[in-house]
Amino acid sequence: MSEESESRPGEVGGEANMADVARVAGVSLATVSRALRGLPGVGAATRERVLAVAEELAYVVSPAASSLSSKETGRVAVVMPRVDVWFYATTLSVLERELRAGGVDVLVYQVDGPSERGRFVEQLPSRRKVDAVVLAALPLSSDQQSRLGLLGVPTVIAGGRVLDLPHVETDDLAMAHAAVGHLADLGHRRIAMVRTSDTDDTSWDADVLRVRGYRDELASRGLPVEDGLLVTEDYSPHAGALALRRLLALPDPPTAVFAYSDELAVSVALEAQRQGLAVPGDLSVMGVDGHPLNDVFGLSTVDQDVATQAREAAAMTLRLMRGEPGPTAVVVPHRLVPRASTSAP
Amino acid sequence: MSEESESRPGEVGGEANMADVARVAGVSLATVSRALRGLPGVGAATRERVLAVAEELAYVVSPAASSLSSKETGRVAVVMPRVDVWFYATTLSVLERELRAGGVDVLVYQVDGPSERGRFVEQLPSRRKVDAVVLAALPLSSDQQSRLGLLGVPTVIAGGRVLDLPHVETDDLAMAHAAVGHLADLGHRRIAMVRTSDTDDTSWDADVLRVRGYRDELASRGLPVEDGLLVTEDYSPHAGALALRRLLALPDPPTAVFAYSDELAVSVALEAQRQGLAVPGDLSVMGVDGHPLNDVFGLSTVDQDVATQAREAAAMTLRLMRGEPGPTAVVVPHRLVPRASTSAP
DNA sequence: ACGTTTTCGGCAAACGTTTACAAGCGCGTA
DNA sequence: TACGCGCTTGTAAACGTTTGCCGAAAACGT
Repeated sequence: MSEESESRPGEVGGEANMADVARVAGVSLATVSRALRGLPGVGAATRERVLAVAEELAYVVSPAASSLSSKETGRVAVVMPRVDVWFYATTLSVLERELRAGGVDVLVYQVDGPSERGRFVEQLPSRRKVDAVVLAALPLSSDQQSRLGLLGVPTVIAGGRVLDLPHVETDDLAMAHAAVGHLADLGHRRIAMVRTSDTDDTSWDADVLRVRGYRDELASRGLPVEDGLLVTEDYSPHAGALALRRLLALPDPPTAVFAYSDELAVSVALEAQRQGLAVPGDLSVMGVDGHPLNDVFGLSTVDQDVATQAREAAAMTLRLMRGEPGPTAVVVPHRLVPRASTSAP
Repeated sequence: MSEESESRPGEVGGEANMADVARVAGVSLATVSRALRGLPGVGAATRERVLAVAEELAYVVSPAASSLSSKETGRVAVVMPRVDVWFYATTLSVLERELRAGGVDVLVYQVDGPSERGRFVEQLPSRRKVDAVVLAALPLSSDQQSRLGLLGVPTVIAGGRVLDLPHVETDDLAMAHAAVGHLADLGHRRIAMVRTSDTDDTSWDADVLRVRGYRDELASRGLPVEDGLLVTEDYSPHAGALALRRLLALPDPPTAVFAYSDELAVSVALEAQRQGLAVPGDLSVMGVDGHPLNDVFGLSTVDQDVATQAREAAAMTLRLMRGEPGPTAVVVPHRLVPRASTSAP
């Protein structure tokens, strides 16, 4: 007949415990825990009652206590250079939706540039805080990669490949082949490539592969592979414009440009128009990525289907967390999407 | 002389706990806890030793245990309709950086549209998981707002105002005045406004205010406020193009367009050029937001300084979490940025 | 009616911290 | 020399779950 038995449950102020629920429902802690999580071993009627009481008391489990006991956090870390760039924003968006649908919360970490990256793998701020980690297009040196093992949780690479970690990627080499092939098929012979410089020590796979694909495709068709036709600018919103001016200054300028990304391609195309060149009449421009604004600009591209990559990565992450079997290496197909920015020279 | 005393510490496999550190350092748990967190009451030599041992054992505290005991999570939730749109991506980017610099991790929740929003406030998935919540430009009905109280943690509104919750905002009314005023100052008399429709039941403040500012400014200058000059399209990448076509079909088309956002403005300007109109020669176009690509496009705008808003919101959040005093209502100033897309008619 | 299997539910021991409180120690002062 | 004070350190009680184990009751077969 303790006088507290009535006072606590009705309270609005203090958060209710599992103990409160147990007391009110007239069962033990263990039963409440099992009932709430839908575990077997609880009678239908009992479960009903427990759920009702929990609802009434507006009870929610303490994640801290729960994960202390169960050793699961219900969280996943998503690590990317930044979130305010189309590619990453899209990846994060899809990852968040899919992972949360899978019942886990998403922790974001922006890790930009070599020094932050160094600090990140050094300190591993997500250590012990998550059940899995998704690394989105993060170039890592091999010793950094091995340090990731310290995280002690499944790690998935989205958009790239690292060691033998589970990963989802596209075939960047093939994408470059497809893009340059498209231009060549249209009849172009002098095809330039425009890229932005790595701010990075680590060479970024996609970059290397797209350049190689560009060269290989030209070579395999017997088209000129000149150093002057491959221009690199520092990363900026005007990079494309600067690059195009350099190309136009060549004695024998190209009739088509393959840009490393759609954003770069748009910048090139805008500058071309500003210089009085018609696109695609005087200059064909081709991007890579699948940026949603391409449709507005009419930019031809090779779509790498970022959303699907992210979706696959999320699924793989959830599987690994749960110890379920499934593929740990997925290649998402790309799609050549010709639009109004490319035509015969 | 237990035989275990040597075995555990050297292990690479199992994670070390605080007890391990204490044992190796030859001190008590309490001392380790205090030493690691830099609390006073620990001798310099002892602290040194504890830190060294912790380092050597690669020890990291268990956040679960820590927060179970301390009732702090070290996490903040950022809630926004989506992360793959410039405004939100930028906000999130800055929030993440600032909050993490403040020592807390960031949990993202995308809550798009009325139904998801309803579910979110109903279930409050972040309940008990975070020390504070940042709501970024999320329209909420008043009963939804009051339910937020159940979170039991400080809640900050970034980019908008809700009840009397702490908030950071811009003066949308003044921004619209500034934009329309700029066009009027240039000599335009027929000034249109283009906006996209709310997918939402709740009327979004910024939207209402920008429209009102547009009307008021015209009225105060004695310029025509015609219904036909305010066009609304469904949200899509082509919304601006569609809107412009409708405006050009008017018997007396406008010479200037004020768009609800920069993205919309670009779409309008591109369509104008496609229709053979020179920008700004035949049509001036003005946006609002401060999109980074404006510089590339040469789009005039009223910059609402999203980064500063987010920075202020982060600072306010950290203050509230720590119970520190400070302003709980901040208005971030905007800036008129004329570029090449506006000129005399 | 009785033994045997199932089902249901309780007890209690972790999980790894934080923190109030108490204890020990060395030192300066009366 | 005894006393009190400040500083450092230890003890132990929470914090709120999960889960292995065990008993009781119910359902079943013969």
